Amino acid sequence: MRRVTIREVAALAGVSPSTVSRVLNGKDAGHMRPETKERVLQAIEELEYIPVKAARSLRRQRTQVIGVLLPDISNPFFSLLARGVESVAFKNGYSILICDSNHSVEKESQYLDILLAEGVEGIVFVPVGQPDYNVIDKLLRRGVNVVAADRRVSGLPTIEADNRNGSRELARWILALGYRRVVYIAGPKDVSTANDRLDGFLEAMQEASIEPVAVLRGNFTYESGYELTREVLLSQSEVDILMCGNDLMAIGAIRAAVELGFKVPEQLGVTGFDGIPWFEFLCPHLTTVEVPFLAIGEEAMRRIAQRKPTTGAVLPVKLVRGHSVQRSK
Amino acid sequence: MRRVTIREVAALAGVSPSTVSRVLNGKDAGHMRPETKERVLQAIEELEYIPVKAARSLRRQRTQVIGVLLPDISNPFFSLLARGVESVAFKNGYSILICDSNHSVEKESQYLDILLAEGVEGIVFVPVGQPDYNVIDKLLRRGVNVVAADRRVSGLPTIEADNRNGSRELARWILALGYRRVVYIAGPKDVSTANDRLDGFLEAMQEASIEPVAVLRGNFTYESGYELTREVLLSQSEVDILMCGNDLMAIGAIRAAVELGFKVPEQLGVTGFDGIPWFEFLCPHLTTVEVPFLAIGEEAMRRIAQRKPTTGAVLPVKLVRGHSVQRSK
DNA sequence: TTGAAAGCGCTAACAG
DNA sequence: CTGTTAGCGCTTTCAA
Repeated sequence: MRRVTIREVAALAGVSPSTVSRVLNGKDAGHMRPETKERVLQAIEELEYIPVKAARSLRRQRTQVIGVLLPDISNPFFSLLARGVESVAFKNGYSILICDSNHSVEKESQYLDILLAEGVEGIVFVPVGQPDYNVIDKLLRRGVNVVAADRRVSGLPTIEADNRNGSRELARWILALGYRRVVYIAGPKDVSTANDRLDGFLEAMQEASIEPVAVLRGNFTYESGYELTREVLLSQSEVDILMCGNDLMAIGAIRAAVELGFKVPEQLGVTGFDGIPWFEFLCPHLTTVEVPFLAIGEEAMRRIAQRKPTTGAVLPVKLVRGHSVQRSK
Repeated sequence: MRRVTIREVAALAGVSPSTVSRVLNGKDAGHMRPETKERVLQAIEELEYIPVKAARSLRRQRTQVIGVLLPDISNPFFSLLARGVESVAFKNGYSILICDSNHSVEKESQYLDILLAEGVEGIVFVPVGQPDYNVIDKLLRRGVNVVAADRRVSGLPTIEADNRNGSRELARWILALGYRRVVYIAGPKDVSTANDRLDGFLEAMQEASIEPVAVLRGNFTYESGYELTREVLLSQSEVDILMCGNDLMAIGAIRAAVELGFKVPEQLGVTGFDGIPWFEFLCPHLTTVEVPFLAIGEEAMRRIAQRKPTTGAVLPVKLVRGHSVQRSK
């Protein structure tokens, strides 16, 4: 399996390699005889010539590869984000390497090193929690354009959803419906997303001068939603509604509540956050806030494609008034 | 941001680039003075030297990159498969490019071309349906090691689950429970997985000399499970159980059945196929057959890592006797 | 046990 | 408008 090189194309077309290169890179604007170009194109076609990326990268000193580092590729939230990155990346001539840190900070650092070794020009980075700043620093020093996505990382531009406002809006609506005895189940302390959502919630409560019945910390998993809900429902006598930091915990909460004999939403309202499409048909009409995953990925990639230092962005979210709360409360 | 080259490392260590290269590639076995090696290692450390992949690829004529082409990265089924590929790939020094054909055959062909241009050494390919054989041929001619995963592609080695036997086992069990009036909702005709599962089902029925009430074709989506179930329950008066070609259709089926007032499993049993982990807590105790996604991905990648023509494999599945059928029927 | 030299395939500066 | 030339950074003979 010999591969075809630019020299052979040049030979067949009766031109020099540079001419072929110019055709390949669209550097023939105006000043190339159409027939020359035509001959080159035909030779390329005939030989089924495909340029070797490695040679091009080496010469151009550009890999046109970017990395995507996620906590869990099997979570639709992140894989949709990845799809957003991918679509913009390919449009701009980049390839992407997707890495899955599997919720482990060590693996995360390891992958950041691997991405560095791969020579990526940029990284869309969704951290597990607080990342290893040494590695990040190394990347930055080497000129890798690292953009945090969904979760803030201090020192990095971050593309994130407007979690705080979304959560505030949601809480306001809940209070407007008449709910008063509210329990909030937040995500982990080291994830900005969790804190922002909690803050938004607390703001709305303060506005209304209402104290939450309890504020708990989970870790954004189904299991933690389930466990914490059991605890709270077994110990607190009066709860009207459980507001959860994400959809996954909300689904765990609903399961636990139902198992304990609560009717949702008649006796107990439940809200989530994220609006993962898959959940819509698995747990229909969940009251939640839609986070624009795809757009987060796209925007992060767009910034990297600019090839210059960039700033973060906060993307708007959308309140989804579902049936997991009592509409006519 | 100047990058460090092997020459600078050599200079600092007071050796030649070749020596550094030998250290880098472990070609110092036995015959290199330990102190020389030590000096090189120190120089590498001090300069934070990282070899440039492009140069290495160009010289070695190997990219060590493989592609993964999936119909839908946001589907946990496929993303878990991808994770399987990834883990084996990185262990063997490969990087992976993940592409999402988004259930479109055109996009699929396009991505296959892109992967060819990327110079991938192999591709783990989960086709949307019947792929474009022209492109596949082109890849094969160029020596790209293409392995189909989960879904058979004629002419390619395929790593797949034992769908037929799994489905037969499941159907046998259902019949053993006493179910008799069975409707089967299959996946699309051009996907081997769907056909194998259907065949297994039909075999079990024949063994028992029972005619299915109906056999329908869906397309593996939630929506098609939902729609077809409505149709069948509204037109057929007597149905005991709906056997679905995958979990997603089963969940759609359950939703439709419940909406029409059927009690599951008391009045109507439902079965799926796949055993996606996410579904376990979203729709607990679904009777299904667990497909080893991760293992499929791993095995496919392992074969590619062998770097020689390979054959397919059929991996065992596991029957999950859940509560979506009546255990004591 | 190590070094010198050639060259992988491409692009870009310069020349014509 | 097109060709010549040099070299990106690495690995690998071959020679010492």
